[in-house]
Amino acid sequence: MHPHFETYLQTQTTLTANEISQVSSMASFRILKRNESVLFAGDICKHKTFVISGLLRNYSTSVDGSEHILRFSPENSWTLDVESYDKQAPSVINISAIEPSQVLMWNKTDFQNLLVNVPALKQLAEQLIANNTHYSSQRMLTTLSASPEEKYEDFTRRFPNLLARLPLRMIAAYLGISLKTLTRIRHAQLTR
Amino acid sequence: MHPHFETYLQTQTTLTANEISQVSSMASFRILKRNESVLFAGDICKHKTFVISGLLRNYSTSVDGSEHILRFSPENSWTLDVESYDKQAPSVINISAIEPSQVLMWNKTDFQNLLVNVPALKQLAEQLIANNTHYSSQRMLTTLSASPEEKYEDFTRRFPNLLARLPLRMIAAYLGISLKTLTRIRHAQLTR
DNA sequence: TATAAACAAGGTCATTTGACCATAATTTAC
DNA sequence: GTAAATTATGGTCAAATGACCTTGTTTATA
Repeated sequence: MHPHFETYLQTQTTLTANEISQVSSMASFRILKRNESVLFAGDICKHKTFVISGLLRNYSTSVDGSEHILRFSPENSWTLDVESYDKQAPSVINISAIEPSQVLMWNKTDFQNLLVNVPALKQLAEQLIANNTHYSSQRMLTTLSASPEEKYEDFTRRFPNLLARLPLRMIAAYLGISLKTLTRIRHAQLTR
Repeated sequence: MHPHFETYLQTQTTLTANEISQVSSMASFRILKRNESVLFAGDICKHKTFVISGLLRNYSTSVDGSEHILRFSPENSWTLDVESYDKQAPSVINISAIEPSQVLMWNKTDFQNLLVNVPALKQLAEQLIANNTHYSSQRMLTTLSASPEEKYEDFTRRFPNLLARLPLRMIAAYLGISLKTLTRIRHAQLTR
């Protein structure tokens, strides 16, 4: 049904072939153009999304128009606004495609049923939550303690595969520094 | 056995009296002096900790001696270094008492058994994880997008009960601003 | 209660950072 | 393939922030 996703489950989980097609069959497939959104601020996050290919971002826009990025979601990752999804309350963030992307989406009730019926899927979900928790505190610590240059170097080490796919302004919006500062850092690194 | 904690479970969960004493009986009680630690950076986090009374902080110290705070844990909250606990790997943070405190601690294997045997405890744990996840992204967004003054105001709104219990330098270390900036903000607010 | 330690606040100064603007290069979209 | 949009970079400047130091106050502890 969705061969890429089924391979993902095969390699990342212990789901049986039957369970895999059960999970896969509940998904709806969607193609996203560049800048197309799967969630708008103010709306309720009704789906979990798996990225087959492409690249998405979770971000919020301030009143002054500046953008701040909470997460990038490349191929083989999941995304949603977890607070809006959990509480079924309006979201404060947007989720949009940076590159043309292909995604699978499950609505909440379907996915909850799958979690109950497929214990190994629940295990995967818990593992993903744990990874996210671990990374969140690391990121918070870096954000609090590192200089802009250290933040950028940490980013390049952690996401080497994203570097060339992101405009610098989005890296800056993720690190919480200005584009000016980021270009200054890169300039300094060149002449070193 | 630990009446304060048992009341906490009674009011926050659906655990039966029998389950409550089961959970409670596996805890070890500990009294902490001010500045006493339950976890040192470099050590492995072997316990989950519930704070009966007092106030703890999770923090990391940089090479230059500066301190950055990841979380405060007042009475009726839980704390640990979740990454170190999950992976049983050396921690990068310290957990210490800001005030004289009383805590309960469970070691990992005991707590895992409780989670399996007491489904409502697992529910509580998942709820706490969800709360933590939600707050983490809100905090990250504030950290990325807010001015120092907005960060401080957000803190006062969110943790009014902690304000008077914390030295300003710790609030600054939590917000990622300097003590100087924080005192400037407070001074400006006075004369307004 | 006395002594030491921790803390808040203020002064000064250097510097990093961001805002604003212009330009050039690259990428996107039709 | 061409026009339009987005993007990266650099210049200039002002302002916010932090580093360092001192002082007075509060808090802990023995």
